[in-house]
Amino acid sequence: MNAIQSIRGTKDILPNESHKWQILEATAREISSSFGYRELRTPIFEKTEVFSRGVGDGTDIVNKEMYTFNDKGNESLTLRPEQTAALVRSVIQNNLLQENPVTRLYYIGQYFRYERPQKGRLRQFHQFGIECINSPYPESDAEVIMLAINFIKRLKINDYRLLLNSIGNEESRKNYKTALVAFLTANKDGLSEDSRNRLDINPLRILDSKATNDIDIVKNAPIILDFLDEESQLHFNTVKSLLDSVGIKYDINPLLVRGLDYYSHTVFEFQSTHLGSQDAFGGGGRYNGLFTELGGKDTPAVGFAMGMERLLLILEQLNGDMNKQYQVDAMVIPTDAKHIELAMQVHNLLVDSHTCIVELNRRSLKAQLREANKLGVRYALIIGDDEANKNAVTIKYMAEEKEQKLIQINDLLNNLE
RNA sequence: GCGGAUGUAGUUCAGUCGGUAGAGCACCAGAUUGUGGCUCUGGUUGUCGUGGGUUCGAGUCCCAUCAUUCGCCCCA
Repeated sequence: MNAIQSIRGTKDILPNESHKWQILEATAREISSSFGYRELRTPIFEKTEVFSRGVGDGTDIVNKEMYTFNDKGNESLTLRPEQTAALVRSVIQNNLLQENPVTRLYYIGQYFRYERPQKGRLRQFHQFGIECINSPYPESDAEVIMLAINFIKRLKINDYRLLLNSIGNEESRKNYKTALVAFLTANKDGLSEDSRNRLDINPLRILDSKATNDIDIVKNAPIILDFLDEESQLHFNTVKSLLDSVGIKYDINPLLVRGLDYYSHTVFEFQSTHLGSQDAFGGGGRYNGLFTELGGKDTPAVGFAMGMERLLLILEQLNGDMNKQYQVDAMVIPTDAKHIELAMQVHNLLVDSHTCIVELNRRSLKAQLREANKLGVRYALIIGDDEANKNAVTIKYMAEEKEQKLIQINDLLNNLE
C-alpha cells in the first residue's frame, strides 16, 4: 500500500512549527482586542452565491479559483476563498449592527483557492483580518490602517511599504473607467494579450500589469485621482491627514487597484521585499457596496486582510529559524519496569506545577538520561530499587553536578529547587 | 491555465561512460551490570517520487504522471 499524501498546495503545520503560528495568532488577537475588535468565526463553507455575489462575478477568484461542489441535497457550496463576504453575510443574518453604531470585528482562519502553488501561495492558506463596519467617515479608514501598522510593528517587521490610493465613489470610478478605456483603446495595439482581454472585463486591472509594454502605456494613462469628485477627494484627503497626524508613512500609488469588486474609496496594500514575486502580505480598503449586494441595508465598511504564511516568511528572514523545541521541566526515570507505579505517582504529584514526562518504552537508565539531556530537562527524578523501597526519588539536577538522594515523595515538591 | 528547474535513508546531499546504492548529521546499542553531555566502537534505515518503455541489465536514457520550487497569471 502506498502511503497517502496531503493535497497539493496544503501543508501540515508540524509540532516544531506551531510555536511561531501561536505567536502570530496571539499578536493578532492582542492588537485587535486592544482596539476594541471582537472575533467573529464563520463556517468554512457557504452557499456559493455568498461569494459569487459578494466577491464579484467578474473576478478570477470566483471564476477560476473557488472550491465549489454540490452537496447531497444538490446545493452548490463553496469553501470560503476569503472572509469579508461571509462575514458580511453573518453580520446581516445575526443583526450584529443592532447593538452598536459601529461594529468592530476580527478573524483568523483558513481559506481556499485553487491556484498554482508557489512560495507564499497555497491552496489552503491562513489570513488574519479586521472589519470596521458602519462608519462612512475617513476616521474609520485611518483606524483600520493604524491597527494594521501597529500589528506589523509589534511583529518587528520594519521593512515594509504601505501603498495607498483611492478609487473614489461609484460615480467617480465610472467616469474614470470611461476615460481609461478610451485611452487604452486608442493604444490597444501596444497592449499585451492579457490586457487586451481585460479591456472589456476589468480595465482597472491593466494598471498594475507587469508586462513591460503595458507599463509604458500605463505611464501616460489618465489617473484616477484626477477623477475623484468633491466627496471622494475630501474623504481621501482626510484619510491622508489623519495618517500624517499619527506619523504613519505611506506612498500614494495611483496604479493600485484591488482585485475584488466590492472596493470603493480607500484602497491600500502592504508590500515587503522579502517575499519574491508574491510581494504583498496584506491589503484592504473600503467596501461600501457589499452589504446591499448581499441583501442587507446599505452599510459602509472598511477592513484589511493579511496573509499569515507570508508574514511568517518575512519573520523568518528577519529572525532566522523561529522553531522552538518543546521544554520539559522534569522527567521521571524508573530504572526498571517494576517501578512504573511509583513513577506515575510522582508524575501525578507534579502535574499542577511542572511540565513532566515519564518513560513509556521501558528503556534503560542511560537511554532515559540521554533523552533528558537532549530535551534540556531540569530535573531527572530517578526511581531505582533503593528509592522504591523507601518510597522516595533521587533528584538529579541535569545542568549542575548535583543530586539529592532519597527524597521522600511527600517532600518532593518542597525539595525541588 | 502557461513556461523553466528539481525529486536518491529521518535530514542534507554524493552516485563517473547504463552493471540492482554511499557519506555527514540524526537515531539506536555498547565501552567491567544505578547516571546524560565529550570521545571511541558497532548497528538500523531506502519499492532511488510513481507508472510505463528501451536494454542482457536503468538511480542513470526515453515517455507519462504526481509533488516541490522559480516565474507568468492572480492575490494575501
